[in-house]
Amino acid sequence: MTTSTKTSPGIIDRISDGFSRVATAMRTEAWTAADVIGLNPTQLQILIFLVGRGKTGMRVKQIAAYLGVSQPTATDSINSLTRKGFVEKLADPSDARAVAVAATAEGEAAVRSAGMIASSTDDAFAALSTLEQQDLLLHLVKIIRSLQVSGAIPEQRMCVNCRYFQPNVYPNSKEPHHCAFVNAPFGQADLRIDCGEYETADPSAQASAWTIFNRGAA
Amino acid sequence: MTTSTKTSPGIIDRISDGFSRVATAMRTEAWTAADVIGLNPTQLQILIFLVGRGKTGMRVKQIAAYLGVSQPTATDSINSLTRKGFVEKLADPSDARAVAVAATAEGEAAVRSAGMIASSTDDAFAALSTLEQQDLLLHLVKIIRSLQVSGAIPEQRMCVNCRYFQPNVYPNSKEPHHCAFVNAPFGQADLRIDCGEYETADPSAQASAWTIFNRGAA
DNA sequence: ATTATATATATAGGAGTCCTAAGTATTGTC
DNA sequence: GACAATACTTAGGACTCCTATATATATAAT
Repeated sequence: MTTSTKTSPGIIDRISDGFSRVATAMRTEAWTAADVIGLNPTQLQILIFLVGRGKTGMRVKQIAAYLGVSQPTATDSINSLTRKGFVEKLADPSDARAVAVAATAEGEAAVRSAGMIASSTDDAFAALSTLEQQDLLLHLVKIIRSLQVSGAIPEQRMCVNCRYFQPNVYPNSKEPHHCAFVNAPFGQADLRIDCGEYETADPSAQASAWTIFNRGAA
Repeated sequence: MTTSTKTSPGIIDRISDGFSRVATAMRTEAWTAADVIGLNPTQLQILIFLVGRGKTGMRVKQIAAYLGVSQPTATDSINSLTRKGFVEKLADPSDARAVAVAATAEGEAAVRSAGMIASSTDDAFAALSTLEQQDLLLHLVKIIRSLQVSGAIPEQRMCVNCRYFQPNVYPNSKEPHHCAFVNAPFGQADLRIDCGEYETADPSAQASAWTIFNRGAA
C-alpha cells in the first residue's frame, strides 16, 4: 500500500502504485471470469489452485496460506465450492484431523471454461516485447523470492526453489539452466512460477542455487 | 486470472501468475496497515486516493472507477469512512446531484500513520537493482497504458497521458523528457504513475507523445 | 416550456468475504 | 496417560460487493 505524499514519491512507491493499478484490473477481470461459472474471484482462485495440484488434494491450511487469508475464511469458500459440486473433501489417510480438498471433474471443466474468456491484463502483458516479457518475468521471480524469504507469502513452486533446478550450467547458452526432472536445458523465459513437478530443495541448496542463478542473470 | 494447464504454461500466463502472487502479498499487507487506523484495505485505499487529490474532493463515481468496484460499493465504503470521521461529503457547486468526497484532517493524519508501517512488498521492490527498478517501472507504465486504452481501468494520472509531458526532447541525455509544469527535464526513473499536477492531454496528443516516448525507450 | 432521457448518487436486499474467538477432534510429547 | 500443539469447524459480526431500483437533478428534444 502506497502513501503518496505531496513531495515527489520515490520509485519504490511508484512501482507499488503500479502494481496496485494492475491488481485492480486483474480483480475486476476475475469477477467476469468467475461469473461465467457462477463463482466469485476467491472461489475461482481456489479452484484453479486445486486443479493445478491434481488428485491428491490440498489441506485447508495450505489453501488459506496460498490465498493469504485466515483459515476460517478458506473454510467458508471451500464449503461454498463444495455445495456447488466443484470440489470435494476427502479424508487424509495420514492424519485424521485433516481433510484433502480436491477439485472434482466438474471443477476442472469449470476452470477450463473460465480460462477461455478474454483477459485485458493478458493482452497488456502480451503487448510487451519478448525481451520485456522476459525481463518482467525475471523481476517477478526476484520479487516473489524476496516475499517468500521475508515470510510474506508461503513457499512458491518456482524453479529457483526446486530440487531439480540446476542454474547456469551452460553459461554461454541461450538456455543456461537445466531441469533435472525433464532432463533438459531451459532458458530465462521458461522459468516457472508454479510448476506441477515442483519439489522443494532444502534451504541451503535453495540459497546456493539462488546465488549461482543471479551470477548469470546480472 | 491464469488457468494453468498441465502442458507448459506460456510466459503470459506465468507473468499473470506472478502478478497474482505479488498482489496477494500486497493485500495481506494492506490489512495490517489498515488495521492500525481501524480500517480495512478498501477504506484505506479510498482514503489514500482522496488524500492524494487534495481539498477539491472526488465524485463517488470516480472513486468507484478507481477501485474497480460498482458505485453502490463505493458508497458503502465512503459511508463507513464518513462515520469514522476520515472523510466528508461536500456539496459540489457545479452539480447539485453530485457530492465531493474529501479527506478530513483526521483522514490525512491516519494515512500518514498507516504509511509508517513496514512493507514486505516495498522491501522486495527495493531489493532489485536500480536498473531493474527502472525497467520494472517502465514495464508497468506500458502495461497500465494498455489497460487504459482497452478500457479495463480509467484514465490514469501518468506522465504519458499528461499535457505537460514532452517525451525525448533531449534524446541523448540521462533525463530525456521534459515536464512543462515544473519546467524541468526528467529521466525514465522519474515517470509518475499518479501525479498531483496531472492534467489530461487530448487523445491525439497522448497518442503522438506515446509514439515519441517509445521511440526513445526502444 | 415541457417532456424525455441521461446522469449522480442512494437505498434495499442478499450472497459471500474476512476477521477474531472459541470449540472439537486428533496427534505428538514428556 | 496427561498436556500441549495442530487441523479444522463453528459462531458472530462488520463489511464488501453485487444487481435492481428509487430519487433528484441536468441536459436534450420537441
